[in-house]
Amino acid sequence: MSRLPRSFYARPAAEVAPDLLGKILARNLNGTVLRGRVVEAEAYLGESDPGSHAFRGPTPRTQVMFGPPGYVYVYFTYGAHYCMNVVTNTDGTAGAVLLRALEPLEGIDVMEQNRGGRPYVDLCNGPGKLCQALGITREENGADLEGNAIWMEDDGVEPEEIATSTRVGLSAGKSMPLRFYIPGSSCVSRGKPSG
DNA sequence: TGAATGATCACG
DNA sequence: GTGATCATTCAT
Repeated sequence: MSRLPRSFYARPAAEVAPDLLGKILARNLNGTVLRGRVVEAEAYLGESDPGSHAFRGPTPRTQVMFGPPGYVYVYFTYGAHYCMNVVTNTDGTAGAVLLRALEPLEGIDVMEQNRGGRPYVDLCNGPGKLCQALGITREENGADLEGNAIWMEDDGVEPEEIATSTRVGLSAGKSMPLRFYIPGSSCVSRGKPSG
């Protein structure tokens, strides 16, 4: 079980996103370690990508996307939900990968509590859901993935298959084939590509 | 199928 | 300051 090095993230988001499938997101929540395997992720590019928050250049909210790789970008949306990204590319170049779904592995009882007792497959099968299950809020924005609150591990397990589709939830014309998921997993989100 | 719900950003 | 928009979720 090895932790992903910062160099893993220092690549274009479109390369990092599929490589994150099968990896493990770990979260230390009040001393309890929660773990889940990434089964769905989307790449968001820099100022050339109209679907990315970085499209219009850096703002107070998005500045972490323009910083060095291996940090967490969390934003709040729809008045109710948090979404978690991993910052990619080198310092000064924007890029991030949105974690959209996990297969819960460890600390499942805590995730169930955080999610109001919902069934296993509904714990982490959406970007807002996995943040709620893992207790991720704007407090974690800017957190270092080389630190002790949130990090990523590689246990050597490779996905059997990787599928690609357009991204979910973007207005027409902004979607691109930058969503990657493991089609065999029951925990992939039910969001539909709007391509 | 649509309501909820508030932060964010571009504009003036 | 104002208004449009939103990388969603859940109940109807």
